[in-house]
Amino acid sequence: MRSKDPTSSMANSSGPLHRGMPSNPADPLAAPQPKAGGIAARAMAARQTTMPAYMEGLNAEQRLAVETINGPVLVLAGAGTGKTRVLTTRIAHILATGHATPGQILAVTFTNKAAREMKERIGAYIGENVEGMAWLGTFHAICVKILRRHAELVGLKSSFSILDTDDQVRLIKQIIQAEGLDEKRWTAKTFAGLLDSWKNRGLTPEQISAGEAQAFANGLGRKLYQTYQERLSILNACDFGDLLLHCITIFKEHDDVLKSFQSRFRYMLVDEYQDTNIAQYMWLRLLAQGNSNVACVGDDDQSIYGWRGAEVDNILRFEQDFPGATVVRLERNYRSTSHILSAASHLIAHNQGRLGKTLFTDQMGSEDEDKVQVASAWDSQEEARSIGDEIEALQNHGHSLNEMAILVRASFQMREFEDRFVTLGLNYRVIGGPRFYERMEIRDALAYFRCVMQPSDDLAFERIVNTPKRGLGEATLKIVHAYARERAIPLMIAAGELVQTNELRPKARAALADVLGMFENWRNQVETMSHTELAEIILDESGYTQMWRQDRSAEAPGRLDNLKELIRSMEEFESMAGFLEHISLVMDKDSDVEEDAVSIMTLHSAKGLEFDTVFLPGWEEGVFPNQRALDETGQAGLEEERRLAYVGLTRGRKRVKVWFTSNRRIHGSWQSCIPSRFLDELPADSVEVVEASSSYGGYGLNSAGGGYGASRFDNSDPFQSKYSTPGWQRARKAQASGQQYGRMHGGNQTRRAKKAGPMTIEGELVAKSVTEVGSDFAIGERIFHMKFGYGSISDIEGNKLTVDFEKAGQKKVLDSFVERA
DNA sequence: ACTGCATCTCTTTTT
DNA sequence: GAGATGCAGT
Repeated sequence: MRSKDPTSSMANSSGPLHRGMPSNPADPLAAPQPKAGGIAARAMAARQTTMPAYMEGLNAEQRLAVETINGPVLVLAGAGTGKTRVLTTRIAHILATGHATPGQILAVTFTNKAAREMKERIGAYIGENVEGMAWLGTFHAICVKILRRHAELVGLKSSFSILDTDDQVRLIKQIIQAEGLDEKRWTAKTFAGLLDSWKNRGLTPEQISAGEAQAFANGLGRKLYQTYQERLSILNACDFGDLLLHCITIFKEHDDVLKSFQSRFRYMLVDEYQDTNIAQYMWLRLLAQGNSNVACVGDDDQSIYGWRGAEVDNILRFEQDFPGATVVRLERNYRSTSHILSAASHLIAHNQGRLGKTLFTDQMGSEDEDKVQVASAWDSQEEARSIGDEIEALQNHGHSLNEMAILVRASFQMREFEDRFVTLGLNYRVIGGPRFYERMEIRDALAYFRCVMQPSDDLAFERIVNTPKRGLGEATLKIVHAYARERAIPLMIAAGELVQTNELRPKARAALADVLGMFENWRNQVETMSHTELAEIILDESGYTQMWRQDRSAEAPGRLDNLKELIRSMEEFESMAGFLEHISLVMDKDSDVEEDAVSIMTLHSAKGLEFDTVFLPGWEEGVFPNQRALDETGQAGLEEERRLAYVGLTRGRKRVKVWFTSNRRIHGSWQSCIPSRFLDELPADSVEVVEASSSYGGYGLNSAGGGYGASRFDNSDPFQSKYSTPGWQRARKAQASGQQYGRMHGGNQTRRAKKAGPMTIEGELVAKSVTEVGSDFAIGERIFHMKFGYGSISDIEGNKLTVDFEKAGQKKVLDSFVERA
């Protein structure tokens, strides 16, 4: 029942277009909101007379998502359904209709890349005005902006610096050492992970639970967290987590500041909402309390970052969190063939706790469309060889390498492909991996720059005092440290005072004085010299470039090139300070040259991309789904792995080929592999099992039978298909023995999965049908199924529908695969 | 302060 | 089986 309280912030917040609350039928004034994607909504969208140019080509749902600008909106955008298009058009629409100026729109993304793309695309609609969109950026970038204005409210100076993970770990290490803890038992890395998870959940030292505080170093967790924060405060620095956390603190403690941002941001948009963590959610909630014009776009089925704090729950709970929310589902896929979509949809249907979407396409399965192929290989070498051959064959048929990608679960799988492609002379590029600004030489150079610009940057100073070697070893540094800590002054200042005394050995004293003199010198030139010139001088005079020039190792020349590249990339910035600010938030650099090459990357980094041809190697139990994910997070882990598989499949436009091998070397020793359970979850009629290209036939993929309508979800003959992989056989056996797989899913069965071998998830569907509230379809209802067409429901069993199809006859189908006609 | 040997670990990644 | 890290020895 809806609240009738007129003071409810939600009710008041809506603009002129419609009320944000669900209506009471008894109240004639409150018209019901059109159900997203419902007939009324479509009709409304269709009736549009004159359409602004930017709206052209949008389908009804997309248009609804664009035009519903007031009140909370959740856009559930399946893979390839035009998500970015909706987001950018929505902004264009808000601006074009005069609801806000560019500076009044808050648009948040996760990555810099996404922010950049969004900016570009909005620029295409509104031209120069994009520059006015000061609040388009990543969560972190926007938080920095807010924090620079109000730093003093959390005990920082506006000039605070931002630590990256490396600095963070080194700082923690010092704290753990100072505490006299066993560094082996309680590693800095572990604590960094803990800190991260606390900050992801928006927890300050006081707020962490006793249990969690207890878990690290015999209950020192809380204290270490506190000390760490104190140290940051002295360093006038914060880590990535703090950017959000400090903002939240400010918002909570200073109502006037919060209010001012609330009224500034008239419209808010969040991209990839399924990836938000609790802190980001809290941040957003605080801002959205003013007016609830918040639009979140995401896809619960593509939530693959749970392990780094993303809360799928945020998107699943959206309607409760933002009452009266309009939910729009984008399910019309413009990317992939119907076979690919069918494969992806069937697979993901094995997950529970979804908001439920089914992708469909208009380009209905024409004959020349390839089915999703499944192939096997003896080992990973053969896998790489076969895929290499296929890529060459495609290339010979005029396909561009840029349109092909190999998506792996873990980066160790990449090597085999690289090796193979090198011998073939096939152009490839690895996406992901160590990034430019994370390379040692770049970080060293940056540390020099940071010390020049910010003498209090202790971490930078420590990094380079003795790089190149100057005879300033541990002993000297210890003295400087002690001196600095005693007086609570930065290391550089301490060093400056110490060289005036006799406390240091003459050699060290001279070396230290020398270093400090150089910095003094450079600092004097900041104002008078271009920052690129100064940068060169710094690297030169410090002896840093010299150090690499003398280095005879294989990497040295590359490192020198990188340093040159660093200087070159600085040219785009106005000043050294501006450059440093940029890279503290943007750790990656656009790669410039784009020659024709196959892409090799992890499934995670493939999110958001698309290719004509996608190869998915390594679908074996233990690899994918990853054993560790299964062991550590059980059912939730399995489901995240499945979403990852879903992401992989939906990257392909025309061709997707999945591979598994019989043997693989893991941690040095050979293991024989069992095909991934995910293979069993693909629909037989959209999948083609292809003959192994060479000798081994261990898994005997004989191709007989199968065909139209032989989905395992049919009642006819669920396992009588051309598959005879062990997974399928197990599932079949279980079925024959009448085993209730569904039961197994209730308890603590995930643990036993390891020993008993992979279980099929087949039973989950059964489990679902008994436990779930049941389908919201009714007997007699007319529905549409993307494979079988129109029909009417003759029986309902949980989420399984018996449907009399007009063309295909009676079939049993899952309710998630049909929509109301 | 540097080098060599032993030991440990071994998903995914952005900011 | 490799790569990183840490410790002991010079």
